[in-house]
Amino acid sequence: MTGNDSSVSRIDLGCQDSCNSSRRDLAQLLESLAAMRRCNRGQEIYGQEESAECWYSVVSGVLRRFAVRPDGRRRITDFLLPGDFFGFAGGHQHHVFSVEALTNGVVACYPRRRVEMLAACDPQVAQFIRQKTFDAMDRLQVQVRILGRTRAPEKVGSFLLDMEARCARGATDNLVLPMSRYDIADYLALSFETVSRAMTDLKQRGAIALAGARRLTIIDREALSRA
Amino acid sequence: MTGNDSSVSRIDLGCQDSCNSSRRDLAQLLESLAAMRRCNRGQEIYGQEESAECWYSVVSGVLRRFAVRPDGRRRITDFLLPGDFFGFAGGHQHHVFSVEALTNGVVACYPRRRVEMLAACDPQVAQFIRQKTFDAMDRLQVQVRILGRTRAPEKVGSFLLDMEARCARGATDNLVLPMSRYDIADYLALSFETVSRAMTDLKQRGAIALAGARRLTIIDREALSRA
DNA sequence: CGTAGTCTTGAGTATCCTCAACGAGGGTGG
DNA sequence: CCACCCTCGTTGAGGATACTCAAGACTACG
Repeated sequence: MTGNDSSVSRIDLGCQDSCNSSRRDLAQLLESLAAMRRCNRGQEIYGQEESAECWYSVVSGVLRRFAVRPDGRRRITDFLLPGDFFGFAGGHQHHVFSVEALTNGVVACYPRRRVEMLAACDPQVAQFIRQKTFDAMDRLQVQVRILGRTRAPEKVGSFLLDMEARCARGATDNLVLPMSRYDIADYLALSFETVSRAMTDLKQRGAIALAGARRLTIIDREALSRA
Repeated sequence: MTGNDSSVSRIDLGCQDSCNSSRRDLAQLLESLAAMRRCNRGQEIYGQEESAECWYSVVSGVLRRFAVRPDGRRRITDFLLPGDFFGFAGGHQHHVFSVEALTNGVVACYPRRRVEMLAACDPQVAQFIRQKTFDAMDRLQVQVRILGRTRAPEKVGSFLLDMEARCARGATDNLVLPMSRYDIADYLALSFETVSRAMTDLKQRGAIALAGARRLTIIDREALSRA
């Protein structure tokens, strides 16, 4: 399951642009605890029911967090982008979800016990962890908000707006989706055909422009949120 | 908006049965910071866009957390039961949701800054806050899992299972829903008629027994989760 | 150039939403 | 005490939406 990992040190912690100096210090402090792990497309970071020994953050690449239901359907509960922390396992001893890489990338692994000990000594670390937990909560609330939409174009539209906000790197409105229609469907609780149809629907209404299946430009934000 | 509140002190903190001695100490420590607030059915605890000065916990009663969308539809994002903490507002200065009382009850209000200062000094308090945050995350993940179901009886069924797990007090399988069909509908992103139909559907299939609209007995857990 | 994975589109069916009527239960006031 | 009103809940009919099954196009890659 662990595959061909390789521990790499001295890699930046993935809080690139939004770092002030004190957070950079924190990053270095945490980095000293982290084991860097390279992961390839399709590779599993951890599996359902595995024991929760580490917290993680995405250094580069994109991951998906999901559970496989008894009926075999896969439910994606989060897409993880660079800077995102994950692997918090509330009261549970084991993970409830699996995490896999959508693209090649690097993940930082922080031994949970040592981070908690560090947090017990250093309030700034504790505050940092708390903030990252809140960020993870925000992502869940966004998903609840999106899943709460009733019609498919609404769901896809607000999903695209969220991905644009989270991916926002380049100056243009150009957005490259790192995941397939299947992944989006499993995230939105729709069939992949419906996702595809909603996408062309939004295109025909002039809300987005598609350049290939994955590359798109958001034209009318209002229309996307109203969709 | 604040209505006829009344500060009451020396009220138990709402972590009744699951308390070991160290947690009871923590509860007393936090209680010294808390302002107790009595709230009546329908009363607002805090509103959307209000500044986030406090964290809260439910001492008694049941609350709903929700947002009202631009189109006027109400989306419920959480039902809050005794022992639940809420009011965490990630990076935001203001609340994203409103919270209202479904029944008469008492809520504990903790000044956010003072709790954070306390957490900075006392690792146990920090751990306690962290745990309560994880609990809130768990509730969100449960909602994501439920909203991820495709058919209405599935949604209602898993919702009932979750409510049973969270309400579990009495020895019997008897469950009294504190919320209306409208509330359940706004939580599950269904119309209230569909919720009603799903309920009778589950009854006719022998998964539950209804004694009035709100009082029900869960007969077949398997059927509810498969529904 | 073939193959596998991804994506689009069509047709028919199942599910849910909307509109509507009606019933049950709990207050209130005459 | 009873009529009345209001909220909540159930049920039905018709239309809108999404799912399933199916065929075919596009892309990446060996």
